[in-house]
Amino acid sequence: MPELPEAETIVRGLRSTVLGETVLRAMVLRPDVLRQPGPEFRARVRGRRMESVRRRGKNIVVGLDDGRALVVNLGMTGRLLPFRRPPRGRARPGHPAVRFALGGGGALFYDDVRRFGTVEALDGDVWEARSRAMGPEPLSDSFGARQLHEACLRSRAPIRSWLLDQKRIAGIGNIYANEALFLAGVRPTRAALSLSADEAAALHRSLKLVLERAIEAGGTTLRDYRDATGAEGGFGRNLSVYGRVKKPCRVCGSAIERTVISRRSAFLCPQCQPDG
DNA sequence: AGTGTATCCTGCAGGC
DNA sequence: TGCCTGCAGGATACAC
Repeated sequence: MPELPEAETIVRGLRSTVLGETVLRAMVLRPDVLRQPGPEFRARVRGRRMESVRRRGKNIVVGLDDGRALVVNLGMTGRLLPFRRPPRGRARPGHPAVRFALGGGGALFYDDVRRFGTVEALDGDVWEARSRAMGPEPLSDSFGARQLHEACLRSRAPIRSWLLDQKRIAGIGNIYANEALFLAGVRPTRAALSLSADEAAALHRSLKLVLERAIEAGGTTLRDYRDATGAEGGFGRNLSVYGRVKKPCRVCGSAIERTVISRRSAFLCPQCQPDG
């Protein structure tokens, strides 16, 4: 998806558009994006005011006025698109899955080409329990370098796979895992427990840096991602390795290589990210 | 217990 | 042009 910086950008956009609005009703066009019966979902959001918009990892969490939460995970191609007036013609989303009619006459669409994303209306305690099962927020002060190193020591998994596990750190996806590993000079195939304390500290710094810079740029658009205003993210031009196979490393000029870890692409500079 | 694999779904790019 | 293969910001139910 949309990883942490993209979710954060969308949350900020939703705060200035739909925050405080009331959901008149929800129309479920593609029930497979829900994880509960359609009638239950519709009943839980009907008439509710949206009191807060937050992010947890890659999840967008809209707090409702009865203590429940509307939780959206964008999967690979999900979008949350607010409109002041019901869109007509070309402005209409291409793959609408859920449409929320809003009190002010506007609408909020959940649009998703591949429908790997999910939309749920959860009791507050259910959401809290799920949130507690996720790892720390990488941009919070509670995420420390020493803690990262100690957690790594408990796993033989390749560090790239380790970073994608939401139970370990919340919000890291394939783009920023690869980018942070490049900045830290750590090869993505390295076993997590092989990282030295210095390497873990470098990775800790790199994760924060790349996520902060990506948020500043409004996220990364490869193809599908758009923010709440429909705009693309600007971080793509800052990518060091992701999607840059055979292109020169921006640091040393070596050709960037692509390999596969757990059926997903990993990108690396053979010079800047040495083996072992 | 912890890891890797296969699967969900659609669209697009590249090769022939 | 058209067909075919592979690939894509993710998560999860399985099998070892």
